[in-house]
Amino acid sequence: MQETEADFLQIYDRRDYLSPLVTVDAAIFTFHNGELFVLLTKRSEHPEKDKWALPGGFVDETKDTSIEDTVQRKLKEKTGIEAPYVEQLQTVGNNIRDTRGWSVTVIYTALVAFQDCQSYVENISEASWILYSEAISMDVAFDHREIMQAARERLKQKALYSMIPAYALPEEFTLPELQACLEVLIDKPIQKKSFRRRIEQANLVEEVGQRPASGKGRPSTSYKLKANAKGFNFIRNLEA
Amino acid sequence: MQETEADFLQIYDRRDYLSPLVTVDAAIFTFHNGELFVLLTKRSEHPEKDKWALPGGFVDETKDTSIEDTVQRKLKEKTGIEAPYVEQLQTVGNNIRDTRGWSVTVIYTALVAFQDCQSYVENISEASWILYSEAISMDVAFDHREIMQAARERLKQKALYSMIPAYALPEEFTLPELQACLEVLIDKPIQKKSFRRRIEQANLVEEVGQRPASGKGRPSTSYKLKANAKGFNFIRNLEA
DNA sequence: ACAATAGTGTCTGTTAGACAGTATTAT
DNA sequence: ATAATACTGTCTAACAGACACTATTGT
Repeated sequence: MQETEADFLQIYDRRDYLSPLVTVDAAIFTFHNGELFVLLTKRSEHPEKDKWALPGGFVDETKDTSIEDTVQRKLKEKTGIEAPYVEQLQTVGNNIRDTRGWSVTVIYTALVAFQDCQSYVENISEASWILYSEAISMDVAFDHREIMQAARERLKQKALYSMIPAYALPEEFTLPELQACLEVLIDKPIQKKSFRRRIEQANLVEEVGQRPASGKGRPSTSYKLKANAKGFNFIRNLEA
Repeated sequence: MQETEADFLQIYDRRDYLSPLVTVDAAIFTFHNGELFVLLTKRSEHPEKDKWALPGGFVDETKDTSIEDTVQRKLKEKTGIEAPYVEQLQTVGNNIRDTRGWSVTVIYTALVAFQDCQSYVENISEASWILYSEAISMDVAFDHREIMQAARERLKQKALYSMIPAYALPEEFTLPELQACLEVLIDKPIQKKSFRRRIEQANLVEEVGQRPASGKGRPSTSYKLKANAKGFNFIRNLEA
């Protein structure tokens, strides 16, 4: 007699098989004072205790129905907000990255506005914004340095042809702010005119009023992203 | 007294923790007779027994030191060759895609030359090239239809700005062949001239001799990819 | 000569880079 | 008025799309 799938599942028990450890990590970036920051947490448990690490953790089968749930849960824990831009970056799996054995980590990249989570991050002890340039020369846990670098590189590439820099800013932003953020992400100055032309021609932003002349010089106009900006890709890249 | 990492690892046993099932799947494509094919295998075991599925399987901790090892091992098993283009696509993890419970699959996309593995694939019973257009309307296992579609879409996008279509052809190919392959991947005819200009200006191919006038019309020149073609990205995309 | 396929010349349109110019604010 | 910052005009270069043209093969 033929075994049915129901029969099979009756007997099957995942506990009978050894599966790699599965974790989810997030490289969360923001832009503040003309610089790029990455969110790191201090590990309170072994392994790699007391080292800085990307926020992340195990899938909690009682709380999460998918790895997106896991990453959103971790993001909320560490930043207090829901990130407007979260993208799966890469998955790393091998038997050397974690001393506990075969380990698989699903890595996400996220961008958040500094202002949206500054107070939350300041008031929890486990996480801090670290200057990216400093973070990559620190002795971080596991393979997290390589992961930060891969995430950084992906953001740079996407910044060349999409509006993702806007997600590292508050919902309302000015074009000079957006340009500064873009320039930091791609690590290269760009022409004001080129920048504004692209955005204007593609119809990606919507005016929301003047900025109240907060400093020196002519005040700038505030914009927010239009709905079509999400997922929009320019057909031509900026120069790398 | 402080617990050291060595102490911790002494006590730690992965078997004490329940981790999701981890599998690796590959969406392997090729171009043949002007059409796009995907490699599918017939499942011989529960769950989803007897359905077509993407080739893949569990990480074998005795054979594999990384997930790249796992995917290369699977690729070799099913195609008999090492694929010239293998890229991690995406990781899907949730508690509904597999009836056995929480399951994570790391998905790769690969391109291979039909001629390089035709005889191998014909002679194993577990795998066959299926027309992509038919594959997506078949009742395939798990979430493999969505995965095939995601892989297809990624290839399309990359074909707009890279030389990946060449990896679905033998090492030596003609420009008309490459153009036909590109057109199938992006699902749109393109101008001969635009196509050839891009490749020539970027200096991506190298002549390897005339093709022996195998049919009607003027014979075409054979080329192979230069080393710099690997990873090369055009700064401007073809029209989507 | 003709059909078929390979490959080129050249025009146009779009868009990024460069850079000089104008506009609006605070002091 | 001046400094500082925001924003625009306009030229050029690069490159994809369009399409007509020439080249080389088999019959």
